[in-house]
Amino acid sequence: MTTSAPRRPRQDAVDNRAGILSAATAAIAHDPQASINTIARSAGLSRRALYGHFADRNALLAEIIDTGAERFNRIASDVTDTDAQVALARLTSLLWQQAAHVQVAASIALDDAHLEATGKALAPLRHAVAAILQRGQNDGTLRTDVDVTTLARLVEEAARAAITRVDATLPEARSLAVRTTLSMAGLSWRETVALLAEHPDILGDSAAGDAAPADVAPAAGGAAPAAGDTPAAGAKR
Amino acid sequence: MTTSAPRRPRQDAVDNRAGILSAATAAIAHDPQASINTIARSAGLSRRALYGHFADRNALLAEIIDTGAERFNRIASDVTDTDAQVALARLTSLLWQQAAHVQVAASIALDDAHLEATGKALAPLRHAVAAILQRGQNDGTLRTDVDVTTLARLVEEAARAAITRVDATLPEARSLAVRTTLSMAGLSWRETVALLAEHPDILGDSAAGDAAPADVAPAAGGAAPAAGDTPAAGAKR
DNA sequence: AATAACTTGCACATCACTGTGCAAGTTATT
DNA sequence: AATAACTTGCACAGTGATGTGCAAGTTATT
Repeated sequence: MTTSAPRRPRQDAVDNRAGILSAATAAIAHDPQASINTIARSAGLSRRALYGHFADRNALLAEIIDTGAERFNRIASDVTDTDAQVALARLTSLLWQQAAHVQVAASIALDDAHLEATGKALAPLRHAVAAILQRGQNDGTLRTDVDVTTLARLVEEAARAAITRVDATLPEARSLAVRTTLSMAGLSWRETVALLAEHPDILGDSAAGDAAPADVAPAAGGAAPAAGDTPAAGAKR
Repeated sequence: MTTSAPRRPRQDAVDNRAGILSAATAAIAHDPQASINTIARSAGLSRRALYGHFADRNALLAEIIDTGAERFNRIASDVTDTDAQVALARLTSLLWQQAAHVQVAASIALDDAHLEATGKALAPLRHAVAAILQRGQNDGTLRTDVDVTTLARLVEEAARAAITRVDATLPEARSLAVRTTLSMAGLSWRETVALLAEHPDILGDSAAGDAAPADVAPAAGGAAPAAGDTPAAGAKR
């Protein structure tokens, strides 16, 4: 008796699920309060279909946070520079590429309902940052007028602001994010400029990954183009 | 014929109105989504009574923004230091005292619905900041690796973060806010420490106002103490 | 003491959103 | 071509919030 092997998910369904995640990331980055309908529509699906992929809003948010945090944590573990200034700069530079994800993580992290979950998911990243800062304080390369905990928070906020609240299309956007973070860590602006001049690789085009990570929003319209109640183009079925 | 002069508002009503504004400021600083009911209850009034003082949610928010902005703008115009570094430091120091108002303004300013209104209300403050930054760039006392507009945004974000996302009860909180802002403006942390040492008045206890400004939340419980549907103590009738 | 001002509680209409059930249609996969 | 997987649209129930009308009570002011 050939016990019918439960057929694996259809390809279009897999794509649509991924599309929802992208769309949700983009939509929530733009408006943390984005409704399920808005998200589904901007992914080119009906609201009803979304519930076929995610049990509820929380499940969707949880997965967004998890995958986002995974990226961040992976990036953090990839930064191995012993020089704290360089490490912090490189970390910021790499995170800058994940602007939308940073935005979303920040939005969700501010929400009481998911504070716990985000805290856990982002723990490795935060640990890494704290370790870098501590190291810099120990060898005197970073500011010591603030305790590590507070400094970590300030640096995180500065990075978030520089990454998400500055026009990312500007050519100097990435460099700006890095300089901003270093400033918060205690360097003068001239020191940050000098540091980046000495380490041009930090702002490099970073063709040094493994697989090219499919980035945000391969779906249709950006986030919420006056979302009526009809699907945008892009749905596959 | 003694045309009955329309009796002036009762004193308790005036107090209650002020109480609502305080409560709303505190509540919204804690949670930008705070409901009308939550606000009213934390002011010791019923939801219904609130509508006797404010036409709708927007009217309430508008007044909060306006009074907050008025404080900020007044503060900004009071800062007359010619030295850009000192001016920026003093401005931050003074704004730090308005933590709850800064928090609220930031929250509301992020909301699309009130973006326009907040922008107009805060214009004078932003102009003042831009002027200070421009001055600093001209005489080389502030960073010149970022254009004024972007720098203004970054400084604003840094100040907001330092003022609202750091425990305000810490003794160094105020100093921290100032140092943070100066860091973002390009100074190294040692320079900020030196600057504050040279100008102890910046962190002074500021007994140098005119009338003591009635500050946030003379009402009852902080913001939302598991807001049921019954008034907290504090209502006057 | 009389009056107008104020507050309360309740009922009510409205809105936007969430989550689910189900029948009917479309499409990928075997 | 048959089948299971997927999507759609609609209906429906539930939640939580906003804003208003009104009668009854309480309180400041004259």
